[in-house]
Amino acid sequence: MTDTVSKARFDEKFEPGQADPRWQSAWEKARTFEADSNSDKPKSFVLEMFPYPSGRIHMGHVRNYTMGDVLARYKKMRGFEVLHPMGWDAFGMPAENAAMEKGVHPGGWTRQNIEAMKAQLKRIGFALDWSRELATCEPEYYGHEQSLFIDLYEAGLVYRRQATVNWDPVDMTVLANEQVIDGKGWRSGAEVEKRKLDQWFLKITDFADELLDGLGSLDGWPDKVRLMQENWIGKSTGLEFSFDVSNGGKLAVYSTRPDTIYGASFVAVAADHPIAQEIAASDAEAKAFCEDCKRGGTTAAEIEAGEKKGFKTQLTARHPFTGEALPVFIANFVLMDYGTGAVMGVPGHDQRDFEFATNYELPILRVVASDPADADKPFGKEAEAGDGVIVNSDMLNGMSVEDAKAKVIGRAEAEAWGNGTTVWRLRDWGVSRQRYWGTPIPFIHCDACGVVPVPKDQLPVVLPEDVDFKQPGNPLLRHPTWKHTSCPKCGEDAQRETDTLDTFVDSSWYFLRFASQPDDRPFDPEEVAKWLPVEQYIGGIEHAILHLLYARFWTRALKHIGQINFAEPFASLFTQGMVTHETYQVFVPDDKGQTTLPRSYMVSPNEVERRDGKVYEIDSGLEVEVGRIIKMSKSKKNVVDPDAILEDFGADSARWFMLSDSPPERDLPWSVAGIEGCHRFVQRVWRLCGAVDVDAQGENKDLARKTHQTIAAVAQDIEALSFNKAVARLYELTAAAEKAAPSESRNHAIVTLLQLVSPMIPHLAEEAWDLLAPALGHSGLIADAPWPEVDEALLVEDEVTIAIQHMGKLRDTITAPKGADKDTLEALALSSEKVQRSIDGKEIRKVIVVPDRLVNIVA
RNA sequence: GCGGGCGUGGCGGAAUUGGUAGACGCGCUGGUUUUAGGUACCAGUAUCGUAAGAUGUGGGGGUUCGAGUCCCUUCGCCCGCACCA
Repeated sequence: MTDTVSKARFDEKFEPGQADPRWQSAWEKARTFEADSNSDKPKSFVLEMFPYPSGRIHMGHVRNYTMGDVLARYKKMRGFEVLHPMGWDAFGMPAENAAMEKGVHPGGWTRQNIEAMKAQLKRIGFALDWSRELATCEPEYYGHEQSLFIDLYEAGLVYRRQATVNWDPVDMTVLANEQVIDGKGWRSGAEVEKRKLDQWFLKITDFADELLDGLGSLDGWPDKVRLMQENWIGKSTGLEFSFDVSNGGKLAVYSTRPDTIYGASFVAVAADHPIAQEIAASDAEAKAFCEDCKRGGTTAAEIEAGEKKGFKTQLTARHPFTGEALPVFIANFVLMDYGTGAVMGVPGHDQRDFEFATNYELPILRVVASDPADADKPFGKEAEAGDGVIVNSDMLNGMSVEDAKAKVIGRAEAEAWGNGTTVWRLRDWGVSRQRYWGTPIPFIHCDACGVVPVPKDQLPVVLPEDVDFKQPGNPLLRHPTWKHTSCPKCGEDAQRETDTLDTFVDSSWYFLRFASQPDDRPFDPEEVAKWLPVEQYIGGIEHAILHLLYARFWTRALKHIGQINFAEPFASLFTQGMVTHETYQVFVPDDKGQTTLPRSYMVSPNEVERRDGKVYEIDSGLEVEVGRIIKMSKSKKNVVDPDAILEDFGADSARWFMLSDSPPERDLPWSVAGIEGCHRFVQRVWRLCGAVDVDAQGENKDLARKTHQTIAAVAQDIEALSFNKAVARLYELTAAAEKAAPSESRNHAIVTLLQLVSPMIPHLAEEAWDLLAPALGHSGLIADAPWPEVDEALLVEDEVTIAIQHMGKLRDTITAPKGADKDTLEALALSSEKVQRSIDGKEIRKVIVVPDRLVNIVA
């Protein structure tokens, strides 16, 4: 190192407190990470799920955004024009809760949180294009959402209907199912009522088939997520048909096993089925049973482990083939909102029906057997739902299950008493929320004209600011003026819709708005086409179904109405693991010095210290029991605040920790020792940079080879998102460079290392790159530097280590030239003394040679 | 109950198509530098054994010249859905 000033700087410690803000503002000033839609470079859109502005960044965010950041920076180095934006999923309940609890305005609370969290993200040095920042709570965003909603309405994909909701009579609001605990509102504790309200729906079921089929094209998605969506969509095919009922009416049922129709021995309807309701109206016992079923819906059923119970009605249903009169039951295990709300009971071949038939002593008939000879084989303790051959079924006898299904459906259709049908588990998406802090649904109710969309030139429909949260209920509904307006069609007095949209709507198209942000429309299709689909989407597994399914639906819906030309928004999806931490529990000794279980409390990581392999609470000096490593949560007191870590160790150490050790899809246990180790590594790279010596001469082939192998391997690892492996390789190169004597190869190894670590620890990389510039002759930011070139010739070793086995057991290793032929390797192997000792004169029957790998002697 | 995933040192985890198990990190042990602590550096660290060697990827079995990897079986843990006809 000729530049003594720089040399001296590397002798001192790397100071993130100074370096981090310096480079963060250098990137900002140079607009290093602003994406140019008009660039000629190939495009890459790297996106992490945008956060809800709860107030503080947590470690999960840090991990999520660090992964995306490394990929974004890497892609930039590889010559891509990268779009890596950040925004805020800013509508939602917590803001209204804060308003009620603290008397603040949801908007003020949210915007303050955004500012605080933005500052935190900036301190971590993420390569984000802040010029495209958006918050879903701003009219500049939700106004365009209103416009898209109207487009979908006009395309027939939005409709209103009455739907049953969970109504909290105290808070005067609708509750999500998750907010109903033991039949009571989670906040008010009041008994929740079922109410029928007019609600807005999106026709996601129109796309059920497409959304299911589309999963097959999503190669870049985890199988787990695809499977979860498949189950959620829940396609099944079968026969829907009607029984003639003894009261002269018809009763429609749905079955996926029409092949077993000859095995039907009863018919069962749900407790809220019209037939059940009708009977309940005149029969007190039936009424009591139905109400019991409803109450038992959630908790009681679980307690009773799903015991199948029924109420036998006076009705019978006529079997379409045999003419037999089957008893009709009201049963607790039949659901009204699936299929037709009624089933034919085939006890032999359906486990629920089997249990029910056992309870009520109904016939259990065999109509499927593994072999025709087993036609009269009795059943064991459970139903046989598997495949086989049809028996005891008249015209179906001897057929396979598949053929019999087709035959029965064919006959039902020919004789016009039933139809082959597809039934979906997926329901239309209810998007109405009776809340303030969300996107106003842009419609107007007119007595004369009905429901009328707000004309687009009157968008956005802006939320009123002057609202109060002192009373329960929807502030929009009781606002003195906001809802009063005139009808766009007839001009008469009319009322605004006071429901707001589910916040999942906000997150169903934000990636389009990131790509293109015109003022006058939601996005520019041509600009969107340049960036979309998102090349890599990263987020938590908790969004596997809802967010990811809704975003897929919304994208398909926009394609359907011709606004975009692609169907799937996210080409690749990665679901990262959680950040976890040990838990600490202190057991308080009683007067006699005994510890008793109930007297215990949790303590946080910064309240404990380690001494002699044990853990103690600092304040009390009591020994702490180290509990399970679980997700960081306030209630378990095992949260580590990113700000404190940034303060103590700087952004680079924290980033390095997030990438080290655990594979990104698994949980990452946070530990003090771990972050300290990362900090040591950062300092180690810093010191190593001081070893650059421009006067050094000569080549170190081994180190050069290691350098080029590392370039190739780290690139591969980053592209596979295997950051933990990339980190391991960088440690290896660091160690190799440290050990090597000064040479040109070593200088190259060091500067290459700096480039390779720059996506991960960018502040140190910039600082060192800058200091080395005069000596090495480069210029500019390392963030703008290209990924190092690989010399393919150096990837190949010229000597390899060959394992020598005898009967598959390792006996010796030898060094041989790369590509040595089989005879040479065999001869080398047999010349090994250890191998000869192992063979001990036995006859050699066979020698297996795997070139460049091993020799196995069979003797 | 159904569906999916995972079991490798004290810990997190590596390991192309089956081909040297334990890379890399943490921790730990011993040593060097330092007035001390910390830092840094060197050596060691799967198990048993003084060694030669043997054993070893949750357990059992199989295929193979060769199995962490493939097959069967069994145990344990985690996640998702939950009476979906």
